[in-house]
Amino acid sequence: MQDNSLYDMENSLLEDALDADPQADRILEGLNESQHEAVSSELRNMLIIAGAGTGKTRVLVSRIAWLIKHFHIAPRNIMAVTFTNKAATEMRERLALMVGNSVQMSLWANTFHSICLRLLRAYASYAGLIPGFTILDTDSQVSLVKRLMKDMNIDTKEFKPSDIASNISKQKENGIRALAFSKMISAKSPDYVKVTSQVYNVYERVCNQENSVDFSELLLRTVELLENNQEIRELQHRRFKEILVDEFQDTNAIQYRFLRLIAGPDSHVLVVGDDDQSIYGWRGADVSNMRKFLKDFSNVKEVLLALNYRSTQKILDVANTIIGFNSDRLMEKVLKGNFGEGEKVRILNCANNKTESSAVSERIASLHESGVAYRDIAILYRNNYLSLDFEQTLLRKHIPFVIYGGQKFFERAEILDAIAYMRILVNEDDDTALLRIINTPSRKIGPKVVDGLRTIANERNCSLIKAMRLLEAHVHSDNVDKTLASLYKKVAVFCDLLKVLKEKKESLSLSAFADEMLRITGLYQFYQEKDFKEGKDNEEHSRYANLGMLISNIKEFESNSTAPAVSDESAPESTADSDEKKEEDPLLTYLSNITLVSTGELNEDGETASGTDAVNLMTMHSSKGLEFKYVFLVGFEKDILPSRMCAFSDKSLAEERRLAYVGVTRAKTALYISYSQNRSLFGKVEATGASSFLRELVREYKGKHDVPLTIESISSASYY
DNA sequence: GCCGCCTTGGTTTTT
DNA sequence: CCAAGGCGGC
Repeated sequence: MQDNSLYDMENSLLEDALDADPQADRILEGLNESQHEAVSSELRNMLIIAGAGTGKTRVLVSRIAWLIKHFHIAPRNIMAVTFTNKAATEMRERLALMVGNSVQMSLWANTFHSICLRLLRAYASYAGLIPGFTILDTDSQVSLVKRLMKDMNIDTKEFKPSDIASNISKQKENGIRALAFSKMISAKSPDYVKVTSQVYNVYERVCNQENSVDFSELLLRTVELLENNQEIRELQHRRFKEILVDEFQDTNAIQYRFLRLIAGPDSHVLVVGDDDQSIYGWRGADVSNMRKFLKDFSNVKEVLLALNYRSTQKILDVANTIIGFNSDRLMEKVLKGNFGEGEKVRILNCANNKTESSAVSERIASLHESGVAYRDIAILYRNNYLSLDFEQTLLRKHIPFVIYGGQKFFERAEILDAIAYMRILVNEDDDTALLRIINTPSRKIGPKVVDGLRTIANERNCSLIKAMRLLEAHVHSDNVDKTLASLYKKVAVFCDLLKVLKEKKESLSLSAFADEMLRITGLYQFYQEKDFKEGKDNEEHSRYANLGMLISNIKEFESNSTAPAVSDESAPESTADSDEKKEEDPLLTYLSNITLVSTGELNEDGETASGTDAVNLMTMHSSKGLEFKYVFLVGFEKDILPSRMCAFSDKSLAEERRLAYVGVTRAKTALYISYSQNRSLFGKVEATGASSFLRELVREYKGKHDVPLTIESISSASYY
């Protein structure tokens, strides 16, 4: 603060000259001292360490508003990066409230992945991609890996394709290409590493051939594009002057590398994060990026937000104690509350999982009787399967509830089938999509026919669609080969179908085309019959109904994108500097959108469900960023909370503890922590008991005054 | 090529 | 206990 008075002076002169927006100062109203310091700081690199519930998003949004209103930074010179779409949407919404709707047109507030996608679409050919490349979702990635492994005669039982696929992704997330990875392999490497390397080599080549990129490829490609192309890199440096990153503790190696590359010598980067809430280490998130940031970026100002606006002090005391057992924290934060002492945290020691779910439901019922809305209550657990007992008990007591998580709409088989048809229309080389639906619904194109086709494609080094075309041409020539003719006869139905689909795509609107597509491919009928056979035809989420919801979703997308300025159109400096893509194919835009913006559950209108008054059930992972007045942390048990799987290393134990901390800090008014002495799991009853985190917590308060918690025992006789 | 039985395995989740 | 995928029989 002191040593930057010069900057301050410069800035205030600038401000005077430009007639500072009188509204600018209102942005700072109601901020506490450290929030104020962060928001109104001079232009520079910043690391904001924001404890749970300390107004992180508010600071981020206010800072952006301050950049625009006070420093007169053009929205197009700002990039705000989030980890999830949910966070990106929230940020845009809150920003719109503060600085108006028009800003988000030119301001990039998006996930790492969609930002990289935009850059790759704008500079596709520079990145070695053909415009119109498709994105492989996880499902497609695994099926591609599986196909390659079978081709390579690798036992897919010994080495699970999903493991190999995620190993490949892990390498990409560390910026390691197939060639580099193979050089790291030695004879001593474990078999699965060797297999990963072998498959990675082929996988990389085939992805290029099929003109498709998986999720981690989006990042890696962009990083390579920026590294190898000075002109494009400097173009971005000129554009992105102020870069802000949310949930920085969740960034992985390749995302960090991207940040370093996208920030120019006179750009500023502001990152917000909480090392104590880093719970995604198992999928590559690297908390040490926070430390690296201080080292790699110049003159970083650190701001600590520790004043909590969410919970009572007793809840915060428990949270502070739990996280206090972690060593190696970036900074020891002690959360300080704003809302008084509150009730003691109640620990429920239950005889078994049935008494636990009964006790919790009972308390929810009495809370509701005393006037608490169901939507203000949450049940949080470590593992998804723990929700089962609570679902049953709540159902029996007629307490409404919603479960978050579970199968995602865009991961359902019927939706993926529909998407695969769309993908091959956008990208003919996408064999992975083609192989998914060439015989779905059944067209009597079995493995033998497919193999025949693949042989031709391999010989000619071309896609399967191309191979079919060659076959067709051959059949119409002289000297027709008999086996080829019979092969063509088998696939002709599909060839013709593709032709019809192509015509329809050109002549119809996107949603009309999609509806027509589902009809003529037979997917509607196929899934309607399947639903009927399995007696699911009247279910709310029957597969047939889901296909209908897909159409609603496309219609919604259509009506959003007919608005004048489509957000995706604005590639950086695209009009001046990029020769790619004039008008984007709406189908391609839609596909990119749903693969990257995979919405959770959709209701009949194709929008995410909310608004009903119901108790919230979810994992502690998915509760991050949320808050509830009443929180029940259930199954707080040995072998569940420090998960049995990762209790081996200190590192993962610390992460499990952070997960407990995240759970505790969701509660505003009251917190209950429950555990069972016995739990029936996968059919058999096991003796469990309190989590070690609970033991160390209770031990800490032994013999002390002002203990913020109480323990109640609930015997099996209490409920039945 | 399809249906059904049987084996097998079952943290966390986003893009 | 339950869901999904593989394989064998028709």
